[in-house]
Amino acid sequence: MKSQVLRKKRKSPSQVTDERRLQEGQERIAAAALNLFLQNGYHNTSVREVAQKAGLSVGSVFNYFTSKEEILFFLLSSGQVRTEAGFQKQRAEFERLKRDGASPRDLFLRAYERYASLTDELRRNTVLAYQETKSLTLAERKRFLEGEERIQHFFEEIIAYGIAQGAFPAGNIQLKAHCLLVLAQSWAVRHWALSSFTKLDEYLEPLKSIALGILESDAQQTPALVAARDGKDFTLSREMTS
Amino acid sequence: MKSQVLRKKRKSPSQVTDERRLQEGQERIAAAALNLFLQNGYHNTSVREVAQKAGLSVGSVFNYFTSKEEILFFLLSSGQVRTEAGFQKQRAEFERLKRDGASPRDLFLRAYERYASLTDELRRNTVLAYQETKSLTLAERKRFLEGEERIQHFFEEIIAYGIAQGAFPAGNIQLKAHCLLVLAQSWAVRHWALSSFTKLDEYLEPLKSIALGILESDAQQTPALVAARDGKDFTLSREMTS
DNA sequence: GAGCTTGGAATGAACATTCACTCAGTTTAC
DNA sequence: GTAAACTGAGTGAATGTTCATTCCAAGCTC
Repeated sequence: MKSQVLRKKRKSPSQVTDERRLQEGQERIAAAALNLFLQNGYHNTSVREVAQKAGLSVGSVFNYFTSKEEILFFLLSSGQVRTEAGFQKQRAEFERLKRDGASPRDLFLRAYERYASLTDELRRNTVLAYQETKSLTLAERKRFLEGEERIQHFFEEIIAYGIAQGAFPAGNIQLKAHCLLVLAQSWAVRHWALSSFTKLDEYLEPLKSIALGILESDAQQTPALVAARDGKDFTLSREMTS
Repeated sequence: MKSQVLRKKRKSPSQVTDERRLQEGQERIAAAALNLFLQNGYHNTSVREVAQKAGLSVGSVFNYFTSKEEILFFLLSSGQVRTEAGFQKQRAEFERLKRDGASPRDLFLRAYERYASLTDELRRNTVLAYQETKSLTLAERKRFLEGEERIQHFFEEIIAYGIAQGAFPAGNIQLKAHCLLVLAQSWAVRHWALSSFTKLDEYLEPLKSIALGILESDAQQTPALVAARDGKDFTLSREMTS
């Protein structure tokens, strides 16, 4: 049983001070760690192995990270940071295209493509995320899932816009956004079952028509559900700790 | 680096011999372990805790299982065994209904409902499976994924039958089966994002119409594509630099 | 340029802890 | 009485983390 408590407080006097060197070292160590974590899992990988793979000694690793867990968090959140950065741009484009009167269908496809190619780039991080969130601190985990939610909200917005424009039939928005995300992520998470697709594009093409099918399906809004959507923070954290 | 080696044969002289007692004990321990594994993860759960939760001493646990890992394997494969057992019945029913001339649509819906309710029952095992397969031996892992494949094949068969009957348009069968499974599993794996659905049925109803949409989509043709890429394109510039 | 100084970075043996697993002895059930 | 089942302190191996020491390149003095 772990002491899910206090973070960092780098106490060691011999830290790496040069900012540039620090970043490079972290990247190098993290890259080595990602390979090993994916191959053997976080807990079956020792810091010694990481150090060796990165071409460093054990001690040096702790000059760049204060703990093993910090390496994991670095990997997970750097993936997310990049996804969200991509989405910042995406959101801007979304608003612009909307003003230019692009069809909701095109708006959606554009965003979905972008999202899929992001998860493809970060495929390895995504898989790690699915497997190892349990190894994070509660606070870190929460922060992580909130990022995921933000992305889902973005798609819910797009769908809602399409419905308002009369381009898609009304339906359960939350459900549809969920399905869309899951299908995109499955390219990373269940990649072994998609062996016949060698490149993302091969998968993405047919996936897009499936996605459009989902948007156009009449998956009814179940009336009882709408109310339950507020108080999100509460339900989220409760679910996460169970 | 862990010893990904072969299982050891039960050497301890004091095993539980009575078959019935053995099974009951295993179930009891496994149930306790499942809770703990889900709450804290496999590696953060000690055998002591499992023993305590099951109301036994550490030593006794090792009378029922030869190793901690065996408990994990028991949990994962018992989930799968039950799924496959359910499918044996399902297959029989499938053949029978086919002979009786049921429509492919109904055949599919029946199987899909069955599968979804199985994953619901075994939701916890499924989640564990996603998170902890890495902790299994290579051989065990392989065996596990093969089971998953068999299930996917079953759905591929159903789809193929529907296409042969002219009920569904031709399309990428493997892809569609994959999507259907992923969406059903997401009820378990990404349950936190479906907070507004309290019971499987609420989720299953709209999911079924989405599923039918997938079957009826023409997932081979690429939908007419969209907006020109602007110069700021994120993925583009990345491609150019790498 | 040769020697000396300095301090950031690298090192890996040592430490402390955790944990899966064992086994000699005890309890339980018949 | 005895065999099956249970017990839990003990064991050894593995692991995350530390820190006293070493290394080395750049500066400084003469």
